[in-house]
Amino acid sequence: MKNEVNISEYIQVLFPQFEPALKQILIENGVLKSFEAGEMLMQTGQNMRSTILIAEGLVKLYREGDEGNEFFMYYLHPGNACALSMICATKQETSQVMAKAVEPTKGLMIPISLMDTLMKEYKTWYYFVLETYRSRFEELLTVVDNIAFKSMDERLEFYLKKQHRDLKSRSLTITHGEIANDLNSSREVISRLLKKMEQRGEVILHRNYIEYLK
Amino acid sequence: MKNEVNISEYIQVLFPQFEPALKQILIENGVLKSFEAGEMLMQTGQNMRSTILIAEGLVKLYREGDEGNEFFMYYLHPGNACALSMICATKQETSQVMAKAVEPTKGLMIPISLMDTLMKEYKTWYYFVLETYRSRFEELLTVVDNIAFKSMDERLEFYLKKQHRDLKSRSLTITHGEIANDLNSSREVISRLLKKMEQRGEVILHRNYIEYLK
DNA sequence: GATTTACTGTGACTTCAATCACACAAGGAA
DNA sequence: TTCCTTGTGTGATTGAAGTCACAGTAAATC
Repeated sequence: MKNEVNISEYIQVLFPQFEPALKQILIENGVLKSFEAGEMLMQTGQNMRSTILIAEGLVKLYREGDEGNEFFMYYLHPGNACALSMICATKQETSQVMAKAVEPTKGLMIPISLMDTLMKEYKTWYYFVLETYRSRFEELLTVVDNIAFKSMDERLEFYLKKQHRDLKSRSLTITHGEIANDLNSSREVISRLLKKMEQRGEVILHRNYIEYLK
Repeated sequence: MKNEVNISEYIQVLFPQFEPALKQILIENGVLKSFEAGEMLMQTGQNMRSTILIAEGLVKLYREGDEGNEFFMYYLHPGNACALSMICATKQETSQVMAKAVEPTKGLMIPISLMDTLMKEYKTWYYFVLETYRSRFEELLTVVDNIAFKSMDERLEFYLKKQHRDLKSRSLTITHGEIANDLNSSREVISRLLKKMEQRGEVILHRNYIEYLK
């Protein structure tokens, strides 16, 4: 029963606002699944049968382009749910988005068959779902904002700030090439812009990592 | 009581799937509000006190940039709800989005105080809300896709196709300048790209309107 | 009909970002 | 050590899109 104990602990810590009965249902029906760093939680075209609540780790969400290029959208932290897994689960449709664990991650898988009951019976659950949608929608609006209105250097600054905030570290372990990928740009462009930021004293560049100073 | 009769009719036609009791609540508590073409249903920074269901007309949703520039996201048709009005209403937060009537429009305003009950009591309502979020989220993902991965000529083609689909007409009453605004581009660029499309036989250009041939 | 306004067409130029082509440097593997 | 992979720095070139400048033209108003 080690598994159940774990689930119970996660739920106590991550969702203290849930009603006891709701917690109990999640504990009884949820399955804890581990993902290694780099492993996919969700792939383009995949059919979802569970909603995923992130219990531990960090998950990166990408939009995938036609030619296989990736575009970084946002991170999911412990306590977050994957809005798309809820949506796709509910409609049993496939998603055009990729979710990749960037750290060893544990996900609490909730069967979609429960969604109806949970929604109707537990107010805190329905608030949680709405809040999940709302925050992801806002985040996506920010993404639109950036690519629609901002130039590459502004987008890069925003990206680094976000990394710093979400990874909670000044030293960002990332290569120029990876940044270029996330922003759907090219390595040289990013290198040059980073050099300018370094000259302005905003970062210090190293091999394989960047010190963020702002 | 003319107003109530109207509301009742709209609800019968647009939301046949709703339970009778749910329809009744909406009829009793909803208020029908008219908007002229060009009028705002929702403005950046505005606090929402109602969810809006579109009963008649057509509404255009924009993201607003820092310097007041607009970026077109999607249309709302009769039977659609404004996902953001639901989200903002629920959280009583302000939105960074503009909704503008492009035709004379009627909106059924549902007080947010009802949301809790409706969500808990009526399954068809909660399905409707989820579906609203889902479809808007998908639409926003398409927007991201376009600006992240596509070039201007592809975006223009996509835009015209969307106009054609949503306005259900081959003859699009729009100027090059307005298109440029919606795509956050410039008039000259759009004119030139349209000219090329005309040379390829995909459109015929006129003053103030475009015949879409595909 | 004359004037004015709004829309369209196009050449010339600028700018930002992407791409090409290398040189070089750090660090692990042989 | 030497080799080799991977990451970084930088100049040169290209291309797409934005800007400037101005000409023409349809339609609306006087």
